[in-house]
Amino acid sequence: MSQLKSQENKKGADDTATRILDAAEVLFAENGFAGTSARDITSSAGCNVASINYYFTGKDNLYKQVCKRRLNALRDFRINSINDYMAQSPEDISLEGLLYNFSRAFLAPLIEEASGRNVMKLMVREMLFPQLPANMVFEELILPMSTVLQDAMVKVCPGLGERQALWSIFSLVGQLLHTMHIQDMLSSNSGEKFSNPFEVSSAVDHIVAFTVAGVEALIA
Amino acid sequence: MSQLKSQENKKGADDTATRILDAAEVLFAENGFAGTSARDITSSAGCNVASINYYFTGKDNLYKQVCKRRLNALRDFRINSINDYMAQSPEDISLEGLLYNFSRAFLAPLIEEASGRNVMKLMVREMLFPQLPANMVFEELILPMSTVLQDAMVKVCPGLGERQALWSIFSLVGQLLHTMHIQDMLSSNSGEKFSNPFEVSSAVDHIVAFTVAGVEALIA
DNA sequence: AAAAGTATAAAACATTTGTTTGAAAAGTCA
DNA sequence: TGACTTTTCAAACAAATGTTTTATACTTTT
Repeated sequence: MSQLKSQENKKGADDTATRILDAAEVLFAENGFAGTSARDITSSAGCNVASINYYFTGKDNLYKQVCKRRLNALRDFRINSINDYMAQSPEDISLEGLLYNFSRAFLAPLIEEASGRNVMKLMVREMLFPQLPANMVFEELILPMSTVLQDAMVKVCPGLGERQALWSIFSLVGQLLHTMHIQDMLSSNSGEKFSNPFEVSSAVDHIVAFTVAGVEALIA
Repeated sequence: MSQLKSQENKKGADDTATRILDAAEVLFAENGFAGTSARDITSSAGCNVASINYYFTGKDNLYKQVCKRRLNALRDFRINSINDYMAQSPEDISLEGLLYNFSRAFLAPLIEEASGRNVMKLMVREMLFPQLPANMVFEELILPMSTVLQDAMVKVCPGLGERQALWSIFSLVGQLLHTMHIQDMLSSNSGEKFSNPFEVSSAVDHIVAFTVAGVEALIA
């Protein structure tokens, strides 16, 4: 019994260190690094202020760990998703299918979990206004993900150059992120200023169709 | 002589209040609201800490004024740019011309001034992670701008529905912003991980061609 | 030139910040 | 049980925060 509890506490969800990570993720995503105090985090996590320096060496490292925890999982999920799609028999592969599959994987955190929005917010924040040295989000997420998708697109699209593929990826990801942000705004603004029906899946449909046409125009 | 200097000081560039606004704009864009201290601002502006509370009532209001100063100018410039284009004789108007014209206007701060990047960063920051109540950027920039462009697109593109036009605008703006961000990353990352040649004007060429194809696919 | 008004600055204000300390509590293992 | 480690917490720390005060310089007006 006590051994079981011990094992649970090592990795369990109510482990203090994990509770701090979870609380910090929400607050960092919402209010940024400088906008979140150590006491905000620990009071939200239900523990003492000193715990941040006990489990993590300080606020800076805590932020780093919060980012790292999600970065690898996000990257692997997206890359695996691309590779899985490309592993199909060739006649089942198409540009539209590839981009649709990738877009769903890209937005998966938003679609699946409720906490997914925090993860996305945190990543976008760290991408646009990096707090960490060495541009972790770029090196460990954007660059490897783009490279894999670039190769896949070139394979699927005969006649599409590498640079054209890369720019098309920027176009696609730009649309996905921006649509996400607009949706976020609309949901916080109660008034439906734009005729609202803004669902994730229909947005993906639009963006993929839009992008396929754009890519094909590059080849022609 | 003293009268001349007085007039200069009322609106001149080395007016203390203006110097504070300028310094605050750079620092807020770079480090965010919470990440910028009052002393950071005043030491950068070359004046005393108390000046923030003398000219503006406090840090909060200063931030508000920093945003307001650019918001209206940005919105008017973009909207006027659209209206100017649409005021041409009909045979000179095309979808490609409209989108190209808009894209150049959208990125104008980046293209023209060196300080333009700060303005863009500040706006993006306030759009994604608003500090101000009432979502100023959305209400006073995105919404009016989108509405005007939406009307223009529907006029230029027979058969394009209003909602399709709006989604196309999101696609276009998403690409413009994301390209800007990627470029910003590449310029800060010394290593040229992506084969670099990433110039604003060629990026706009790609994005406009890409978007025109996307829009035409919606109509067909 | 004297008076009135405006602008600047140094110092002090009370809070809040991240981090450290030292001791008490809980858990582990002989 | 009793020694040992790990975890938790209240309290204290110096440094930094936004803001206010008070006095001094500068400008304008009379």
